Amino acid sequence: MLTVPVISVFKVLADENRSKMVWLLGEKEQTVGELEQALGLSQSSTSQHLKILTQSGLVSFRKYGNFRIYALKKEELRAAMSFFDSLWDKGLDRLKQNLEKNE
Amino acid sequence: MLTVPVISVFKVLADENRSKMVWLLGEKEQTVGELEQALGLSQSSTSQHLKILTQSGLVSFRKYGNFRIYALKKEELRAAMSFFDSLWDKGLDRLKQNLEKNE
DNA sequence: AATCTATATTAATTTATTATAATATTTATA
DNA sequence: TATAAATATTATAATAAATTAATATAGATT
Repeated sequence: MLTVPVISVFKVLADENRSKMVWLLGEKEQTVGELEQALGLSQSSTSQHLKILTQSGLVSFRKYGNFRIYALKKEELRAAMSFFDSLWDKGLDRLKQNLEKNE
Repeated sequence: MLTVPVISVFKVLADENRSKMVWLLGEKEQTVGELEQALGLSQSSTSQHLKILTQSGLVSFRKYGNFRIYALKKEELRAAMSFFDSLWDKGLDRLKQNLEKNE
């Protein structure tokens, strides 16, 4: 079951560093240090952003030694991104047309 | 062609009043006064939010007398919402093929 | 145990965003 | 043309969010 409070996800993603983190984590899971490097942020700031991302339910982490390896929870992100879908999903026919259009 | 700077759309939608406006406009186009009523905002605040939405490319308006009728640009919103799709679309080609085959 | 490494937390400062109040603009109408 | 209605704009005050700097913790290494 999905439990992300969807509206607030936009607030979480509103920060460019956080949306970049999500993007990077979409490629592969990463440690705090790796994200810090990739984004050119301070350790503290990186950590604070990761806390917000974790609390929002969009990412998770596991421990490995004294590292933390963060990962994107894709299904949660996907649920958030489909929040407005009812506005254009009048049915599967439409989906099919769209797939064709986006060729 | 779509021209929304996608990342910043999350910032636009981060404000709850604006995401509600988008939602309401998804149902049907509305005047400033109607949105003002529906959201219980002041005239000024409503107008300022609509300016941000318009500048982001997510909504448009047309004039009708001294009214302005705002409308959601669904395709733009949709493009923004599909920003992360590549993260889970590995099977999309396959889905598309199936839809075509089952015609 | 002492120390080092990776990360977290807290407090203070800076910066950005939102709401409010006042005024301006545009169009309609008497 | 004077006034009213709908909306926009601008300045300012209030609030929230991000960054920085300092300190703390947890696990690893000596």
